[in-house]
Amino acid sequence: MPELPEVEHIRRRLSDRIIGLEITRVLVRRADVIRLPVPVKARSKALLRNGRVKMLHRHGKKLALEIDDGRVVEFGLGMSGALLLEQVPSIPAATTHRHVIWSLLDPCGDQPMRLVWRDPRRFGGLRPVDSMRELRARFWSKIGPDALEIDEKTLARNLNETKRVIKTVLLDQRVLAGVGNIYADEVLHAAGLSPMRPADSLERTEIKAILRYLRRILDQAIEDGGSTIRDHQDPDGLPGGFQARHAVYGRPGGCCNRCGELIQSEQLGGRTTHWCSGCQN
DNA sequence: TGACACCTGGGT
DNA sequence: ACCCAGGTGTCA
Repeated sequence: MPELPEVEHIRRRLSDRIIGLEITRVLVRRADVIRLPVPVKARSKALLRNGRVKMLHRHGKKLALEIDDGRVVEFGLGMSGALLLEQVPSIPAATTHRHVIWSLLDPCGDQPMRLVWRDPRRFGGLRPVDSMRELRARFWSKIGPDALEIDEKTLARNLNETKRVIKTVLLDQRVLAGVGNIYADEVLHAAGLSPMRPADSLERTEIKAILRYLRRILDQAIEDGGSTIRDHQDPDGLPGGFQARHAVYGRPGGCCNRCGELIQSEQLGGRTTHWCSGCQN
């Protein structure tokens, strides 16, 4: 489900609401969503029980929750993962697939809350680690620079060293982290580049265009709370709004807002790809 | 580097 | 009944 803008929106929303709260209980209802082996005995500690929420981090599509003593849980949202924040008591909108539930309390002890990891398809997962340092060294260093931070030189180097088509390369998290199927298609349309172009054929000015629109589109999408095609919802259960601004994604057969040609849709490297044959070269 | 697998659910 | 979905890991 979520690409960089959805994850960043979730990070901001959660940061506003749970920093400083204490985690008093952790309930694991499906242990197999934990993606690092943790002995049952150590599980609730690894999942941050008795910690105070210090900070939320993001790299690409990964989200991490850090508590005061340094312990961290990383969340990979996969296709359908969601972090929901609920008052206690309340009647949850979604009652199924709630795999992990954290009980949160503010320092005054009033207003109890619940943070819920929900993931119907279970492509996502949780990774408990001892520190941000460990998370960065063992995991985040294996994927590329964050899409909002990558510089032109690095992007150019990463693109020019492969013959694969640009659409596929933008989805490769080792090249840059955070772009998925929606934003790859949107960025290529904005930049006027065909998704089938071999990455190593791109001129410097074309790479500059990719970078410019990458930043512009991701920023705009974050502002709009991300795109909700079907599942994406933020911690308050709210959908994003950026789907209303999609130029190509999800609009096959529609007409291009720039040149009026029909928008095409075809499988490319196993993913449905949307583009305009009139103005993307 | 691509095909397939992993899951559930919604739309046709 | 079948196809499709915002992701990613493994296999030949």
